[in-house]
Amino acid sequence: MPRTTRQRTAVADLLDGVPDFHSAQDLHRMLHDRGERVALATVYRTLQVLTDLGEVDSVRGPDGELRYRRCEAEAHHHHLVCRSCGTTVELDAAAVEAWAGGIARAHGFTDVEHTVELFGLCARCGSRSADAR
Amino acid sequence: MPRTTRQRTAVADLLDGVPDFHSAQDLHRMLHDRGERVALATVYRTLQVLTDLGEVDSVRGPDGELRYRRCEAEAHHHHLVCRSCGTTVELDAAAVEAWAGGIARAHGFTDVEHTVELFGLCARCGSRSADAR
DNA sequence: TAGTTCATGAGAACTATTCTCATTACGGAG
DNA sequence: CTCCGTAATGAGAATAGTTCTCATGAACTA
Ligand SMILES: [Mn+2]
Ligand SMILES: [Mn+2]
Ligand SMILES: [Zn+2]
Ligand SMILES: [Zn+2]
Repeated sequence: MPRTTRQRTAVADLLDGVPDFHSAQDLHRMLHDRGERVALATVYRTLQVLTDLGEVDSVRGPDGELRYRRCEAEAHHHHLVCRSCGTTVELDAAAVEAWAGGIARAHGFTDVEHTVELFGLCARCGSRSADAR
Repeated sequence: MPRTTRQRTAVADLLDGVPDFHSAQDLHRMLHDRGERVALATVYRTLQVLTDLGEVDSVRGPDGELRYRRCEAEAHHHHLVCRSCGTTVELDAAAVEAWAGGIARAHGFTDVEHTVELFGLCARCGSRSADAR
């Protein structure tokens, strides 16, 4: 159903080459810097399509804006993100899945979804800020 | 340092009487319906003050807007929220805390924060939607 | 290759939130 | 109790992310 266009290819290719989460506006800027002319609205639309297809993950940053990333894992997973440099680790959270399911059941809830995201300073950024002191 | 004003009292009292998460705009509307004249900007400012004081919790909904609630628990905790009626359960997530700490350490991350929120259908809403079928 | 339909671009529109700044009113000092 | 300094408020403008509108362009299909 989705049609293959120059713009969609450009967005998909960009995401393939970028390891961290980025906002739609960031990605639009990166495309522009690469000389790719894609309208901002098209970037938004494409990200939505890719998200619906499950090809990209989206996470809301603390400021509330959505950030997108092409993840390795196909299946459901969570993230550990460096809030300084953006380095991202994909997490398999079996322990948390079990906990969430049990808690929901215990309270009579059904059809449960969850959000679990970890933010911190990666080893490199952590040591750098320690140096700065 | 924070000054006690009619407006702040109104917002705080409202939160005391409302059990679920609500957006700033919702709360503003509720105040208006109660005959309390408080400017929207003041509702926002007051919620920020109360949040900073740790007297209210804020969580970002799926649509990205912040929702506020006065919680029972003083300490750090998470929530299980009915996405139909808003009923909220406060969760003590010791198991998840341990998991998050261990994962972060294992990846060399420091200064880690996390978001963990569960959304589903409460017992009542779940059975109602089953009936509808 | 021609026609149908989906996708795009440009900018307007929307929404949540924050900011500006003139005015009001806590709350401590006297 | 009254006066003052200063924090808080109100009204609307300003911001910022995201979505929508609609005329135009480009994929696919027969
Ligand atoms: Mn999970
Ligand atoms: Mn926790
Ligand atoms: Zn880092
Ligand atoms: Zn419910």
